[in-house]
Amino acid sequence: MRGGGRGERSDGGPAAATILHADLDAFYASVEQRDEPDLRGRPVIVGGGVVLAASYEAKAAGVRTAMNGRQARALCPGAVVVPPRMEAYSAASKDVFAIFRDTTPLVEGISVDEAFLEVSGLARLVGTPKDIAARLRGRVLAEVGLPITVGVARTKFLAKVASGVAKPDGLLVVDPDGERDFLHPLRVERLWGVGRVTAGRLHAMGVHTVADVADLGEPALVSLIGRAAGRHLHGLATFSDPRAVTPGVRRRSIGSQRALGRGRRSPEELDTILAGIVDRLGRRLRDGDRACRTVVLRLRFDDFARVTRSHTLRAATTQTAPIHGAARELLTEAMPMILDRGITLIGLSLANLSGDDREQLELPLDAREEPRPALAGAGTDDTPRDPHALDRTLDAVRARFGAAAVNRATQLGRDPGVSVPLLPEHE
DNA sequence: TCTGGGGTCCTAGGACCC
DNA sequence: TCTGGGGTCCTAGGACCC
Repeated sequence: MRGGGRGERSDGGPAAATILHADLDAFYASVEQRDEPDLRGRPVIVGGGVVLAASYEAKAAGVRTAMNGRQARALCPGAVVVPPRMEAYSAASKDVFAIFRDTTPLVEGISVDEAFLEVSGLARLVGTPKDIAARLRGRVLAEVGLPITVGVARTKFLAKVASGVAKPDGLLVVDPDGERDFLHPLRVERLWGVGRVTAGRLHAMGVHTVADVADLGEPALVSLIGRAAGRHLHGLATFSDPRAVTPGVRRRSIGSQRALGRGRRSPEELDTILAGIVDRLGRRLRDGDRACRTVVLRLRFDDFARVTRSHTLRAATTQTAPIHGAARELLTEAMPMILDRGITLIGLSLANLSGDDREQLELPLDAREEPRPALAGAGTDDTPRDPHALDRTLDAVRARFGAAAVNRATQLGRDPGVSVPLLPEHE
């Protein structure tokens, strides 16, 4: 374990850091090394045509995620290339998240291999945040067999940066007193939300470190990269990150796509591929007990330019047929463009999912996953109100009538019992 | 570096309503 | 009729993240 780092204070400090960012190291590749002892200590690449994950041994040779497979093998000829085993990864993810939730109920998953844990309430009971983080790392290694890095800090952003700095297989605590010394010398690329384009713009202004961002000031940042991003970035650089750890965030969209390579595709072929994608998405939609209203067709052309075309249905649906209908119509409209420019990717997203409002995200997991009746009893004079019924009711209303109806309904009166029983049966 | 698959959030303009 | 302000919704595109 690498404790240490400039931000740390061994005595835990007076105002203890409270948020953990836990991040599994080279997740897919680590699962492969765990399950196949011959792979341990050797460079491992998961994925064939493109690198989905690389072990740290492969990363040392310059292999990166999303790199094309041929190039990766050229950089690291000794690497073992294995096909992905998604079921194994999602099982491992489940095991790790169970340990997260056993540590604290306040777990916010970011992806299969990453989560925030709010542990401020635990300090007096179980020890310092550093103790909690160390125990978490120990449990994940002992019980699931995977290395995990944990960053600990007062805010989400600082915790995330801390884990990034501590990787791999590390633990780094940023004490509140040490935030400036820790953060300000780092390069702007470390800031969440700074990618290639934004980094380029910042560099052009002579902004290279986080300290430079803080010095530049919010108005200049806003004019450079836009209002939201500018404010956000300036906030991060000046240690203000009020975002709370929010358990149980629901997906706002689901999507599926297929890369097609360079060959020409006939309209009939595209139609078949699209039908397959629609079918898969429809299944996922129903498995997740969600309904969608907006269908988004994504296309990528021979020159890698991308466009999207979308259509919003009159009512939310869980059925494949209306989704397929909308998708085909979008594809037909785009066909001249496709024939003209050549297509290399086709994808579909389903957005405007029912029940994606943030307010209801704090529901406990079991309440969210309960099958929703079409009309949730929201309580009347003689039946007690189920605390979660309102959310389910609003889901049903939203699915049937759209978000606007919910807005109107909640404006009309806070008592859902008045309007809800008048709704027709959900189709 | 010639490029996979799954997501999130923001911006901006137009339509439409009051 | 020649003209305001505010709000929501839809569409398209872009940047970013893992």
